[in-house]
Amino acid sequence: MFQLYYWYVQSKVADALLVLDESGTIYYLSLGRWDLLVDLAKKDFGRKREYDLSPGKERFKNKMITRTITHVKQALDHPLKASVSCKGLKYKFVFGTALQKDVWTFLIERVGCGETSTYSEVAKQLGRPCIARQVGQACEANKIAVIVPCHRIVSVSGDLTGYRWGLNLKKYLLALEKHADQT
DNA sequence: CTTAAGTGTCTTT
DNA sequence: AAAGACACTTAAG
Repeated sequence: MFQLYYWYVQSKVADALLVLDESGTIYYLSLGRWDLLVDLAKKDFGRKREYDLSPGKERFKNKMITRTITHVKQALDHPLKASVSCKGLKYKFVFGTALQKDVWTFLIERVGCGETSTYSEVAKQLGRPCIARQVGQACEANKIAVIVPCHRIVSVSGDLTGYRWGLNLKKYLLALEKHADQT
């Protein structure tokens, strides 16, 4: 049984529920209302027998946990700095299929701040030109908001076809990052 | 602009 | 094992 803690992080962009372990590795980052997020996280992790999810307490805080929380808060306060502050940030995918994990890893490693890509382009880069739709599925299934930059993936026509945490937030994040890129 | 068809994966029965 | 859903894309009215 592996112990995980959840913390509530407030920021300008959105309020978030962050799940991490005692080494500061991120498992989950969801946006929205606190009460709803906790229920959702409990439900998600409840299906995983190997993890125990408990509320984060001040007395549990160590250096690595504090560091990750600070960086996540910074990333949410200033998404423009996300790609910088996320460097060296550890994360782990405990949900999702092999393909979905491949997509998420690709997004983190290859789609930087200020950039956008398309579902079909990501598919192509993964060597599977015909799985654009599955790339969309992977984005929808993503459990680590903002850190896995699903918001940077748009349709080939440039439309913002969907965002798990609200299209307005996607639009807002992209505008913020684009603006930041010019400085 | 709207439909329709092709597409591969994932979820639900 | 099968059906239906899907944050896709392209082509054709």
